[in-house]
This record gives sequence, C-alpha cells and structure tokens, in this order.
Amino acid sequence: MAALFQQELYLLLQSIPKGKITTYKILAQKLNVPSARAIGQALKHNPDPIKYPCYRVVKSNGEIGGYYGNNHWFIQEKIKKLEAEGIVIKDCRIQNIKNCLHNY
DNA sequence: GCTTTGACACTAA
DNA sequence: CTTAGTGCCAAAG
Repeated sequence: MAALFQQELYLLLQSIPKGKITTYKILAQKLNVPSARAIGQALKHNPDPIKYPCYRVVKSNGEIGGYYGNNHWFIQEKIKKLEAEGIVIKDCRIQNIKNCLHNY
C-alpha cells in the first residue's frame, strides 16, 4: 500500500494531457509539499511507470532530470518519449518549456 | 527510530 | 552562462 503522498502524485501525473509536461516543484506545490525533492523520491519508487507517465515530469530549470535514478540510458529513453509527445529538447534541455508546461 | 541518500530548487559569487 | 553552497522532504538503510 503506497502512501497517500504517492496516490495524489499519481493522480496529478495522469491528469497531465498528452504533449504537456510539469515540473517537480509544481507537483510539490499541488501536493502542498514545500520540497520538490520528495516528489523525485516518490517517482523513483514508481510502482508502475506504464500507468504513471513519470517521463512528463522535468526540472524547473528546463533540464530533463532523471529516469530510474541517474542512469544515462534510461534518461535517453525519457527524452525520446518526450520528443514523441512533441516536446522540443536540445542538449538535454527543454527549449520551449513554458509552452509545454501543463496549466493547472 | 535515527542517519544517510537523492529523479530538486533557490541564492550568491 | 557556470559553480558552489544551503534548504527541503520522504524513503531506504
């Protein structure tokens, strides 16, 4: 049984429309959690990456962040998925992040 | 149940 | 623009 913390997080993840993304900070504020780090921890424990598109979550500064830890190989797949959604990524950075962010 | 770790963010230099 | 330092919270050891 996952913590309520994660349940809320997963719900928010699923609420993100296709082609849109969000940041750890935004999710944190939505969950009323001051620290964005906690979000990353929860996603790290993602029980079902298929059901919960954690690849739509990026850092506030426009970097991709991580995917299953800091494994470079997984991060590449994350980028690949984002690009498939229509997100433009250049040098591990999201170019038009403001245009892609999900407006809550 | 305390200590360490980490998929982050912000400020200062 | 980059680098360094600090804060922050939850999960794992």
